[in-house]
Amino acid sequence: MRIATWNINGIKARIDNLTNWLSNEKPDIVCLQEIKSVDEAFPRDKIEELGYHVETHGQKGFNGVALISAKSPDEISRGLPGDDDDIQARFIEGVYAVKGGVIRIASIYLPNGNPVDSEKYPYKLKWMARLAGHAEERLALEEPLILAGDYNVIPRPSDCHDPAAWAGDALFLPQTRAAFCKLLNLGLYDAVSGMNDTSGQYTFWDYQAGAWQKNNGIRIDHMLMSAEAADRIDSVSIHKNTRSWEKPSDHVPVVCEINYDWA
DNA sequence: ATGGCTCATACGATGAGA
Repeated sequence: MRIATWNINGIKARIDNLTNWLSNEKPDIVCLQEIKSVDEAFPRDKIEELGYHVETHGQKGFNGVALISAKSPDEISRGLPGDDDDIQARFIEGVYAVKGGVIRIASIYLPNGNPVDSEKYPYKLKWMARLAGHAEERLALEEPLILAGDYNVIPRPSDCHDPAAWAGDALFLPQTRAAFCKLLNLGLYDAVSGMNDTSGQYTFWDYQAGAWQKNNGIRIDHMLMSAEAADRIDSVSIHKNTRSWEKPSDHVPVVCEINYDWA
């Protein structure tokens, strides 16, 4: 089974890129972030034409996540538990029947958190604590679990081109990295860096200032997995070439080959 | 370079992103 995550940066602006990529790569399940669309306006027809099932959790203007799958999920839940007042659409979770059981997959768009002296940074840290609480609950199920998405966290200095430039940024502050470590310490496996030498490997390049041409990138799109899922990984790769396409997203897909088959 | 570009909203700036 091929499972992917991609911050698409606007589904309406990126639908042709996405359908081309789906046709070429034929992933089984794709976690999308930043669809920037309400559910009703999501161009689901063009994805369904390729034989996929679509589940969205959108909002007006920004944020928004989705799950695309070759087969329908058994269950879908929208929104990260833990704060009924949080209306930002940043989390959707699906359960899919596979041979021998189920696989549970969440598409995650973790808050950016900048500027750090605003209310946005405490919101980020609180969201990360809520995610840890939810992950702990799900890990207790002892299922294959994949939490994939745009974490807006640079885990280590080698995950960015210019660490000094990120020193005071919400993506790289010690507290942010500590909160990410806390997630891992629950027993989640960091599949991208675990399966690859990720030093200098990035998943995001800014549109500005020739960042792509200079390879001035950061690695902030991650796949965290329970042991049940991690035990079956064959490979994980970063689809860097999509960043050179016409009208690219500023993020590229991360793809995992995992030894599960549809039920 | 003091965020240099892009998206969505809505039809001209502005907020948001990282």
